[in-house]
Amino acid sequence: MFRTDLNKLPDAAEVLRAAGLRITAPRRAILEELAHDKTHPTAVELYERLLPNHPGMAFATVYNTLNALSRAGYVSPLTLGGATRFDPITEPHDHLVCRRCGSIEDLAPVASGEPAPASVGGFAIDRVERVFRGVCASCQREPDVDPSGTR
Amino acid sequence: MFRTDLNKLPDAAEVLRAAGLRITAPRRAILEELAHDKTHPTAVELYERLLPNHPGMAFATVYNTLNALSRAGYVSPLTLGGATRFDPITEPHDHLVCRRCGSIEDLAPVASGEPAPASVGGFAIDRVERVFRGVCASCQREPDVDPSGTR
DNA sequence: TTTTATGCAAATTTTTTGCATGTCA
DNA sequence: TGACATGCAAAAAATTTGCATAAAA
Repeated sequence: MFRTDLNKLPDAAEVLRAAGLRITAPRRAILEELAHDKTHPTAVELYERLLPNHPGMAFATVYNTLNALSRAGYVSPLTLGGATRFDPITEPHDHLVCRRCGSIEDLAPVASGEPAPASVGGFAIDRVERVFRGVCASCQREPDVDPSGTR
Repeated sequence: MFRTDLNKLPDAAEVLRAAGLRITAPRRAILEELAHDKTHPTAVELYERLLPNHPGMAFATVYNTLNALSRAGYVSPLTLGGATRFDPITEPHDHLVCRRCGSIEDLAPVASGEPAPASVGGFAIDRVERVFRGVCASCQREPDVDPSGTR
């Protein structure tokens, strides 16, 4: 899902084909919207963004498409608390989550010292997800709020 | 939340006191049930386990108590997909999640080579969560199912 | 023309809140 | 007492499914 040139966006049709899914207008729209979105939107958020330009599109279609793409490995679901978010980048990378504002940033394929173990006591590991939680630069500048730690 | 001797279970009352919460019978029961549970139960699961011995207990109480304890840092919420699960262990440790059966195993404070970065581009990191996904030993013995990758 | 997807609606599941009453400190 | 928690109920949010029609292969 990377791109080096605006004229060479990953072709939605190709992704769908590779995923073994039929190429339809709604799916292309969903995939393209997600590819341009850096905020790791939820299914509902994506749906709301698409609706204005795609009257009649059903939420179930967005939902089903995201799930199908996730299962096929062409989109990564992020479960960080709250509704499931979707990441168009499938290459392994970590995430920074701000506990104040909830913003999510991609963290470049961390120059991780240790390679993830491939197996632990018979458990075959094929994927590692890391979530770094803390406070983003922007929120650190804000005056302290709600010391109760709520949220 | 560790214990080296069964006679020295972490005292629920002490935990509640430390968390700044009032000590009540329902909360003690919730905390004790969770402390003994190795399955990382959801709020609903915990509630169902408690109900038989605590008639009249309200789900909202379980739910609110778990959230209060989470905010205070005496219980760790796990968002691995599906409903939020709760882990009585607050010491940092990783999790192994089987994509076949959904089982969750604690992974001893991994002898992680690199220490988690404390800061990345102004983002102050204070917590790292790692999820290792794969197939558990037990499921590897099962005949292959659903090659579509669903789930 | 056979299979799969869409739109629409409804059902589930999960999370959250309001409020009167009861309890802890 | 006064603040906080419980139980009960209902609401809100998020996820999932059924089905008739429409479109893709």
